[in-house]
Amino acid sequence: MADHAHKAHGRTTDRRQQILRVSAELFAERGYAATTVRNIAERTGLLSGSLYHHFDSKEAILDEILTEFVGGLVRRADEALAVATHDARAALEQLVAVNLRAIEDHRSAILLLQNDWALLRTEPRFAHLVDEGRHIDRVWLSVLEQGQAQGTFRRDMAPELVWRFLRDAVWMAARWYEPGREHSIDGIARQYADVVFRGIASPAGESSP
Amino acid sequence: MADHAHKAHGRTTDRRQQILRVSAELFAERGYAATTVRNIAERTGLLSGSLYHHFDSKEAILDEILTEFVGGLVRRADEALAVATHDARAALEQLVAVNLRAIEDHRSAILLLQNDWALLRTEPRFAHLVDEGRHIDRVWLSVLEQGQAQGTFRRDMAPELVWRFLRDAVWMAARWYEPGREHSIDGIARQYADVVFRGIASPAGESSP
DNA sequence: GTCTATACCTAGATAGAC
DNA sequence: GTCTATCTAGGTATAGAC
Repeated sequence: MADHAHKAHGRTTDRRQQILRVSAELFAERGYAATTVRNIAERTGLLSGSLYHHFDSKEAILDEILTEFVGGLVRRADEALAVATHDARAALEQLVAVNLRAIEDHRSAILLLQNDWALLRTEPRFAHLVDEGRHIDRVWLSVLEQGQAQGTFRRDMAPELVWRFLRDAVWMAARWYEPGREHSIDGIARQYADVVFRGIASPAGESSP
Repeated sequence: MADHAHKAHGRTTDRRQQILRVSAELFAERGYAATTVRNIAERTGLLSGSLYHHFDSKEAILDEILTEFVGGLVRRADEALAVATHDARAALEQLVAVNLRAIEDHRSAILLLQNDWALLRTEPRFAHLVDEGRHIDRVWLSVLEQGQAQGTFRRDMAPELVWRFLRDAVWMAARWYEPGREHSIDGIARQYADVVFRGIASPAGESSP
């Protein structure tokens, strides 16, 4: 492991990480196409040519940012899915929490993904993102369907619509959420879950098929 | 009215409209920055130079698309607001419906607005969009608050969160909705409203303060 | 690992013939 | 109203000195 110039003793890769962080911020702020390699270099404290010592191209930077982030999302979605077999409601709460917490840790990546999705979805290089996205979608759906099968969620709700409804609302929170603000991530998660659960939970009794 | 080359007898402005339509599509597909004036010209069936007979710049095209669309949104939001004084629930339904219907008629403009919002919000030329957006936000909030005051909506829900929740979910539907598909616009509207109403409606009795 | 210098290309935009 | 031709600025990326 460790492809080439990675961690010799302490941290040779500081610059790489710094470039990735700065790039993610800029891509999120202005969009990928509107961000120039000179912008990236400037905010990193370099000249544009120096970037190419660390990365092959501007696109390679984008690739590394997204691949790493989405990989983590998939892993945590699968963890939530495992919970669903015995407690669909807990699994759904976990999915919401996972996504909201990603806003704190990888806000730039989320915004970037949203803003430039139109481009990314068509580029062959980023086809894997589409696949991983679909995988996560199936996890949401599966959790909702298992909840119906278990009698936890109402049978007259359309899982594909409730899934999109929740996912979209959670995902969009990245656009307006700011750390030290009125509502905390957990506060938002609780309220969102609350609204939806009271909406899709079975009327009270009638458990099991 | 009619600034310069507008409607003489029949339709002198066909080309203008065509360019606006084509541009909106392309901007929505790839983003504003990644779309070139040559792309626009090609799909219109012109050469790039010819565009400048109809518009001053690429930015002017963008401006006209957005200004027109957002103006319409504001108007219809205000109409919904008028309903809220005597029926908050109906007003909320109307807000949802207005936004979902915009997906059918102006899908490109919505996607464009979402994808390039990061850019638009900072450009002085588009500052009015930020203002109009805030205006619409206040309408949503006002409807929810009036609903609480009327006893239609629960007092323990946070209007700012429910507002964002609903608005974001509705807004994002533009990303996946396709006309001749499984769910119609009205079907989506009904389901969304259903989930949220059962979530935020008062427990049954206890009307009025 | 970074800088200097620069190649090469494509972008938005213009001028004037038709 | 459209095309031909072209300008200029700025984009990504490279080569080689330091």
